[in-house]
Amino acid sequence: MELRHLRYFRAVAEELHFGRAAERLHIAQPPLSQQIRQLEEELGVPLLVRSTRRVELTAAGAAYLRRTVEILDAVDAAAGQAQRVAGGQEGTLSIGCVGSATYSLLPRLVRALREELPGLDVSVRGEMLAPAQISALTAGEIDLALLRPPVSGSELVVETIRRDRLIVALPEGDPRATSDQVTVTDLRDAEFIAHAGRGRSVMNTVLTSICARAGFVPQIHHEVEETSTLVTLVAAGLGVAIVPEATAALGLAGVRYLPIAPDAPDVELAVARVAADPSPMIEQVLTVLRRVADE
Amino acid sequence: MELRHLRYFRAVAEELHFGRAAERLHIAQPPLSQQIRQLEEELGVPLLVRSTRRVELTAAGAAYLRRTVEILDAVDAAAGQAQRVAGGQEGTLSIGCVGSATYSLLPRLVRALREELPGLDVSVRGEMLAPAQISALTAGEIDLALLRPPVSGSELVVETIRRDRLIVALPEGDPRATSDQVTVTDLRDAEFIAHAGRGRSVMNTVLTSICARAGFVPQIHHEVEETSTLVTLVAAGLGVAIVPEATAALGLAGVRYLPIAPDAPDVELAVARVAADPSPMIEQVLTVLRRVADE
DNA sequence: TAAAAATACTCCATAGGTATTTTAT
DNA sequence: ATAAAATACCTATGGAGTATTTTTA
Repeated sequence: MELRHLRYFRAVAEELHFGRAAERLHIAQPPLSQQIRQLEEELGVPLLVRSTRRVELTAAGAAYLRRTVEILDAVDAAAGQAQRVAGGQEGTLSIGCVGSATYSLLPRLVRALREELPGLDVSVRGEMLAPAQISALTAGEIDLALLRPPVSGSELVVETIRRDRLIVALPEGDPRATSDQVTVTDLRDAEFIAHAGRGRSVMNTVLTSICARAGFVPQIHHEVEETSTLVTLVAAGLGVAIVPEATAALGLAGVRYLPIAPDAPDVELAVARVAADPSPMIEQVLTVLRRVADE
Repeated sequence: MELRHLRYFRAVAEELHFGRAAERLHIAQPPLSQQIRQLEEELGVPLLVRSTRRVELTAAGAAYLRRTVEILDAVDAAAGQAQRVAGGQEGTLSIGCVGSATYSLLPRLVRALREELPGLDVSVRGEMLAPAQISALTAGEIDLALLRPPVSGSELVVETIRRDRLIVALPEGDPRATSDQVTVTDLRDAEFIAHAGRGRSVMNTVLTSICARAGFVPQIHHEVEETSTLVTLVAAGLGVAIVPEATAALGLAGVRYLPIAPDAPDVELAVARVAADPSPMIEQVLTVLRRVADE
C-alpha cells in the first residue's frame, strides 16, 4: 500500500464520484478505479458500494476514511515539523549545569528560553559535576554543559561565558561573620566544607590552590556532592566554604556570604558542546545564554 | 511522497546503515540511497549525515523518524480497524427510541450491548416520536429506530419485537385509583393527558381508537411531547393517561398505574432499520435487542 | 437511454537491479 | 586498504492514458 491509495481513496470518499475525484486528482477515471480496487483487495474489505448512479461508503470505508485523513494530515505535519526543526524554530535540548549555577543562572536561562524560543522543549539537569557532564555530552544525553573549566576531552567546543568572583560562606555564629569581608589567611584555621572528590570537582581543586597561595592547606571536615548540601551544612554551623558568588542565590537562614579581600579570586563558568551537534536550535540557545550570563 | 519513502527511511534510520537497511527491505543498496535522497529533496531537509563509515540522524531526521513510525503504525491500525468494522467486531451505532421505551427497554439494551459487544460504540436518542425517527433513519442519523407501528415509508425493514399491554396512569388522589383495575368506560369523563400531534404520535391515535371502541371521545386537556412530561403531569393531578406498560418504569411519587380490564388493549413495539444499512454490527445488535425485548 | 463505473489494451515513467566510482577512515 | 555510500546505466514493473464495454436507474 502507498500514500497514493490513501490520497485517491480520500478523494473518492469525499466526492462520492469517481469521475469528479479523478478530475480533482488530475488523473483519468480508469486508473483511479483500479487503484481503489487494489486498496480494497489489499485490505480485504470493500470500502465503497458502487452503482453507476451512486457511490457510497461502507461502514468500514467510513472508518477507514477517518483514519486516512488523519494519516495524510500526519504526513504533512511531519514534513512541516522536520522543516521547523531543521530551521531551528523547533527542537528539544537538554542542558546540564554545575551545582553553583543551578540556582541562579539556570532558572533565569530556562525562563528566558521559554519566552524567546517557544518552539524549544528544554530539559535541564542541575547539580552535575564537570566529568559527569562531559560524559553526558559525548553520550548525547545532554546537548549543552554549563561547567567550570578546565575541560579535558577533545571534540568539545568550550566557551567561557562568565567569571564568578569567589566568596566565603560562613555560619552566622562564626566570629569572622561579624566583619564585612575576609582574607584568605583569615581562614587558615577554619573547618572547610568542600565539594567531594579532589580532582573530580573543579571547585575542590580551586580551594586547594587558593589556600596554597596563602600558604596553608585547608582542613576539609566535610565533603559533599551537591552545592545545596554544602550550603546547608554551612547553615548548620559545621564549617565554612569558598563558593562562587552565584551560590549566594541559595539564601539559607544561618548563612552569611562575605567577599574575599584583597584581589578576590574568581572561577570561570563555561558552556561546552560537542563539535558536531545535530540541533540547529543550539545557536539560538547560545545567544540567549550569553546574554543571560552577563546579567 | 509515498509510504515507500517512509518505510525506507525508517529502515535506514533504525539500522543507521544503508547496506543492512537495504537487506532488511529486500532491495539493493543503490535504489535505497536514491529513495532517501528523493525524500530529503522533497522535504528540503537533510535527514541523515552520511560518511562512508557512519550514518547519523540529524535533529530533523530524529523528529521525522518519530513521526514516520507513528504514521506507519497508523496505516496498519487503520487497516486492522477497517477489517474489524467489516467483520462486525467493531462499529458505531446510533439508536433512536420512542418515549415509552426510553426508561425501560433502552437502558437494559444499552447495558446488554456494552457487555456483549464491547467493540460497539452505541449512542442513543430517547424520547423520539415515530416520524422523527423515520426521517432520522433515512437521513442516516440513526441506524435503528425503536417505535410503535404502523411505520409508513418504504425502504425500511420493520420487525415487531414486543407487545406492550396498555395501562392507565392515575393521580393518587383520583377516585378510580382506589380500585385495582379500571375499564375503559370508567374513563369516559376523565381529563386526559396525551402525546401531542394527532397522527404524529402513534399513542395519540391509539388512545382515540380505544375510546372510540368504548363509545366516547376522550377529552384531552393537555398535550405533551415527552413521556416523562406526561407522567409528571399525571403525578401533578392534571389528568389521567393511557400508556404502555413499560412506562411504569417511570415510578414517580403521586402516580398509580392500573391494568385495564377486561381484554387489555396493547400496542406493538418494533425496531426499524433502512434496508441497506452499511453497518455489519447491526445483526448482532438485533440479536441482543430481540432477547432483551423479551425479558 | 444516458450517465458512470469497469474492462481491455497500450505506453512510458520510474522503482529497482548491476556495475562501477568515490570517499572517508 | 577497505568498507560503504554515491553515481551511471539498464531493465521491467506497474501506474496512467485511450478506447470500449457493462451496468442500472
